[in-house]
Amino acid sequence: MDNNHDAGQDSQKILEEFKKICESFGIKLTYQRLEIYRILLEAKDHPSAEDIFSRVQKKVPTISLDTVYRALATFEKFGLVRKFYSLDEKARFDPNVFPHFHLVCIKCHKITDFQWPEVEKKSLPSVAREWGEIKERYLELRGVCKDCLKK
Amino acid sequence: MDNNHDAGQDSQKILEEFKKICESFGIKLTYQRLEIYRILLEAKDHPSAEDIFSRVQKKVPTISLDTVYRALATFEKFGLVRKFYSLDEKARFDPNVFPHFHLVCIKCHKITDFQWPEVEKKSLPSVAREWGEIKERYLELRGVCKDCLKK
DNA sequence: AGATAGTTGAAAATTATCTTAAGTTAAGCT
DNA sequence: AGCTTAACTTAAGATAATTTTCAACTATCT
Repeated sequence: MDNNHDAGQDSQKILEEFKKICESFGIKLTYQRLEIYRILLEAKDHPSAEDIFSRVQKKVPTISLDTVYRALATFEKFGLVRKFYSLDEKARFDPNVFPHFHLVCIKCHKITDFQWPEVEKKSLPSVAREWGEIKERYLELRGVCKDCLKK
Repeated sequence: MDNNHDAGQDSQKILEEFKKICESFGIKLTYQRLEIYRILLEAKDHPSAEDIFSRVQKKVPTISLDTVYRALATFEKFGLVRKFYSLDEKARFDPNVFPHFHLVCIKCHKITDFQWPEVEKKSLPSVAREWGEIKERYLELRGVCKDCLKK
């Protein structure tokens, strides 16, 4: 009961938030985009387009994979999501657009967010400053996660 | 003249080195592998499989792209090269297997090696230590390189 | 030199992603 | 509330990166 109620509240909040965002950017608010965005916000595992597609399909059975790709591209264009590549050729999508880094398991490919303020803020080495204008620090710590260590 | 002579010496060295490596790992030494490896050692730009293919083709016109893919996979398996993904779904290959980081231009996608010992050696944050066993630090500084800034 | 296991090249299969074309819908206007 | 229009969605097919299959070949060991 409580869960349902909370879920309802969350959905409402998400919908409102999303509407605002779409309005402010002039993105047309469609059912499929809303559901894709909702799935993304819920996802904590940095899903691929295919992952997102199969999750959204449960809610919107007629949706096509192309729509997912297009919606994600649109979201990325407006800074609503971050697209990145890690250990394989599949793009991953991250609804967390604030600076943060990733812990990547080389066994199960699970990706977890983490912060490392010292690296985030450390002043750049001179080679980097001379190379050009740095806009972003992309850091992955790769290894074997606890779950996979147990096996 | 001098250049030719030096190139000859280099090739000789590379060949000897590569032979040793192949022997020690039990990799069969073929002409195509040798040329692929040579191109890789010469390359400073983190080429894709396709890039490597078109360079090797000049020397070995009958080589196929599949062979390049297979050779690179073999090299990677034995730790002779590093495979990684950056801004797009194309794998890049790096003959430098020692710890180092990358400067990545978001305009021209050029990738340059650099060192940042302070980050390389800094002790991991506790979240990371609790997450599992970290094996590698993968860092990219992304921005616009000097050449692209001029345009 | 001959056997054998690993390697190559060609072609086709797979996987990820994008494009095109035609019908559909959200958003603004009335 | 209905009309218009540009943007959106779907389906199908196109493209790009990578992998697999299989028959022919070759490096290495004997």
